[in-house]
Amino acid sequence: MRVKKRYHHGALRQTIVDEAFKALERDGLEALSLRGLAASAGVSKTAPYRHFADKHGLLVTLAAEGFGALAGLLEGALAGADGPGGATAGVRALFRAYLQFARSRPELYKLMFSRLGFSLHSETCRINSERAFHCLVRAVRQAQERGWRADRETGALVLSLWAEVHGWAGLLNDDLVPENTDKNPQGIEKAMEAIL
Amino acid sequence: MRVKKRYHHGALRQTIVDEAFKALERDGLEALSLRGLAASAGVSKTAPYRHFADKHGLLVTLAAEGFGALAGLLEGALAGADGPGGATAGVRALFRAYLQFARSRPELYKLMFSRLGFSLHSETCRINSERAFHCLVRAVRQAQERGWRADRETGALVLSLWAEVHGWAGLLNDDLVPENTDKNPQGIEKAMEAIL
DNA sequence: ACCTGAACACCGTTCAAGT
DNA sequence: ACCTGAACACCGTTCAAGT
Repeated sequence: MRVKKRYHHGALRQTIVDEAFKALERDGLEALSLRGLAASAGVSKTAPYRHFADKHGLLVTLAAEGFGALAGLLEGALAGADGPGGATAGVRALFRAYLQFARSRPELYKLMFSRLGFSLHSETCRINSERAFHCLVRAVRQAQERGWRADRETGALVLSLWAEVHGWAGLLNDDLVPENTDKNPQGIEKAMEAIL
Repeated sequence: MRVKKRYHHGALRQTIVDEAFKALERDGLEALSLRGLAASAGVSKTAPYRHFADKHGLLVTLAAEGFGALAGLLEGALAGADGPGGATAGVRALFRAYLQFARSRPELYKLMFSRLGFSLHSETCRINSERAFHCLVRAVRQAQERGWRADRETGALVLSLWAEVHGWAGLLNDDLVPENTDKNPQGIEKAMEAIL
């Protein structure tokens, strides 16, 4: 069916965001261009500027949605692991979900953490990333209540664990994990256990 | 003193590399451009192509030198920590040196680990990064010989620890560590100790 | 309110030509 | 062997103008 080409697109902002998420994983963060997205949407190169202040504005929008998706996954993982199953069950469920997100959307993950300082000025970006961060805090507290490293400061543990998963995400996404390593979820979990 | 402008620069390759390291930390990785470097060297925009296949080739050269510098620092740190001082003295000395490097040259560090998959095709890049990696292996083995997590697989420990420092480097360089955290070397070491 | 077109100041890269 | 200049195909961004 053919659609008559209108002067006004109608839902350009959403079209650009959707197209951006696709282009991100298809062509990589570095290749993402406002002009390219405009062309994909069938609109002039300058039309996006009606909806985003600049390219940076679009990236912040993508990062905010990314943190929202991550927070949702982490909250779900934590809710599904509130039974007994060991002191660190919650932390481990979080690790699994976090790494699964990072590996399934590597370019979005990279975007979220490249120059994040910049995007924390965005309300929704800050709120969503704090939601994700808070999951880890809850999981660590729970583990400590169950006797895991109960003598340690919670904040220090949270940061160390966050660095650990964030580091793993980076190593995996950049293909830095040696070839002979088991890169399946179980294998990575086992490697991480060495430190937990 | 004025230097007569010659047609041949004489040491263009080295000049470009030197200028690139300066421009990297001054203006950031994203702003680094071959044309800009050529202009800084007082040479035409296409002259660099006599010395580097393309921009990528220059980036690999920078990454290779970066890994060489990192490996040197780590080897020095390890050599200076071979006394007694606890089972994990070597590992901790490595962490300190690694984070100091990452924080003193954040943009170079980012370059080294962004798309590293690409640069591992370079011999010197691979060799130097393996030198650095090998320091960690030695430190972990030493710690295990002294009783630290002796029952764990060395490879798993090494990867987990690497992820940990690499993660901290990312969090620190992206200003993601909460404001109320002690970001001095001692404070970070204390936070990491929670997990060691 | 939303989009276009021309224009400006940048990029990386190729290639024939100059020294 | 090393460098230049013109040329091509891209960028982000501004701004006056069109619907």
